[in-house]
Amino acid sequence: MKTSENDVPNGHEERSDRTVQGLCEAARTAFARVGYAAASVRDIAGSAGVNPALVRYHFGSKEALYRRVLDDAMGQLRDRLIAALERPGTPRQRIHRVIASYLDHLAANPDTPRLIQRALLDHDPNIRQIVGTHHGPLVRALEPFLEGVDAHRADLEEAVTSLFGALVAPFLYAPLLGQIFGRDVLTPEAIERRREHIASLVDLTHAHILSLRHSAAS
Amino acid sequence: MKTSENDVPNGHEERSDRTVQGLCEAARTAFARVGYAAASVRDIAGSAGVNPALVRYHFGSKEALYRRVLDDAMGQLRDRLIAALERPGTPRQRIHRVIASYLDHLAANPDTPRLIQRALLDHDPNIRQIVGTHHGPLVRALEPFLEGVDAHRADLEEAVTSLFGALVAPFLYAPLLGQIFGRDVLTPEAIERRREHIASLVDLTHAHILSLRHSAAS
DNA sequence: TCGAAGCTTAAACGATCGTATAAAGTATTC
DNA sequence: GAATACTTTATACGATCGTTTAAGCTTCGA
Repeated sequence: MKTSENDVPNGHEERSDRTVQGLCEAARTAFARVGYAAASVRDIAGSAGVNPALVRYHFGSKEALYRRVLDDAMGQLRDRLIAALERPGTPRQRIHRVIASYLDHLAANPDTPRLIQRALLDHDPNIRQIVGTHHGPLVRALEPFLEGVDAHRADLEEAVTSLFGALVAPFLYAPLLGQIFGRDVLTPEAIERRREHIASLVDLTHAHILSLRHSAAS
Repeated sequence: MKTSENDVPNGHEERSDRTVQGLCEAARTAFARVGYAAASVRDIAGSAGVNPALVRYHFGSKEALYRRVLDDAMGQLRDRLIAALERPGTPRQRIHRVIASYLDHLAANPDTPRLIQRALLDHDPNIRQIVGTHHGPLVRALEPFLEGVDAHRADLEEAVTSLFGALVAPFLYAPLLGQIFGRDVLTPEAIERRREHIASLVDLTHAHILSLRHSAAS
C-alpha cells in the first residue's frame, strides 16, 4: 500500500517502482516481439535485470503482468487520441488530427500495434473489456461528427474498417511490404508520406460517402 | 518414397496420406488459432486422432510441420490469385477479379490470414523465402497493369499498402470491429458488402492516382 | 538501536514441452 | 507363409515453463 499520494517516494517505493517499471517495459517488448506464450517470465526478468520471482510479487502472475502491459499501452493510445480529438477545430480538422495522432503514436511506439494485433489474434478475452474501456470513449467522442451519414451507416462502417486497416498496415506488414517495395516502410520519411496518403484517403472516402448520400437520397 | 506417380496408393501410402493430411489440417487450425509457440504437438496430434510421435516420423519436427502448413496455405492463395489474374479481360476487370478472389479465399479459409499475420508478427525467417516464392510471381504478373504510373510509384505503393490493409482488416480485426459496430463482420452478407466497398475503393484510388499524374505531369 | 515491514534473492517443485527410442502392428513381396 | 518394408504405438528423456517457498537484505518507525 502507498503511504500517501505525494510524489516523493520513500526508499522502498523508489526501488519497487523501478522494478515494476523495468518489468513492464521488458514485458511489453517481449510480448510484442514473440507473443504471450513464447515470452518467458525468466527472459522478461532477465531483460529487466531482476529476479523472476518479482513478477509474482509485484503483479501476481504472468497473466496479470500481461494485462497490465496491454492496459497501459491501450490507455496511452486512447489518451492521445482523445486529446487530439478534443482540441478545437472544424470536424474535418479534428478527424484528420486524430488519424495523424494515431499514426504518430504507432510510429513512436512500435510495440503497441503488435501487442494489439496479437491480443486480437489470440482472441484474448480481455479484449472485450479493453475495447469497451478504451475504444468506447473514443467512439462516443467521434459520434458528433457522424451526423448526416446515418442513412449510410453501412458505408461508413466499411470506410472505417478500411481506414483502420490502412492505418496499421505499414506497421504490421512491414517485412512483407519492405521486401515487395525494396525499401524500409517505417523510416520517418516513409511515415510522413504515409500520413499524407492517409489524409487524402480520408477526404476521398468522405467525399465518396457524401456523393452516395446525394445521389441516392430519397 | 513414392513407388510411382499413379493415383492408386497402396495400403501403406493410403494410411500415411491420411495421417499426414489429418496432421496438416489440425496443425493449420492450431497454429492459426493460438500461434506456433502455444500450439503443442500433443494437442495437434490429439485433434488429428494420431500419435504425437508421427509428427517427427512424417515431418521431422514441429518446425517442419509448421513450414509445410504455411507453405501450403500460401501456395493455395497464390494459385487462386494467379488463376484469377490470368483469365481474360480488361486490366481493370482482372485487377478487380484478383482482389475479389483474395477476399473470397480469406472468407473461405479463415485460418489463412491469421497464419500469415502471425508469421509476420513473429518475424518468421521463412517469410522472406515465402514472399519471394509466392508473392513474387503475383507481383510480376501484376506489373503489366502498372504502366503509366511509374512517375507516381510512391503513390502507388501507398495505395497498395492501404488496399492490402483494407482487404484483410475484417478478418484480423473481427472481434474489435464486431464489438464496435455491434454486428458480426464475417457473415456472408457482410463479406459481400465488403467486396463491393473494396471494389469502389480500388476505382476511387485508381482515379485519384491518375488525376495526380495529369495534374502534376511535367 | 532494534523490531517490523517491504523488497529481493536463490533454489526447487510439479507440469508440460519437443523429441527420441524401441517394440508392436500392418501391408507388401518373394 | 516367412521375410521385409513401412507405419504406428507406448514410454521415457532432458529441457524449460510458471510458480512457490524460505531465507536474506534494505529501509522505516519507535
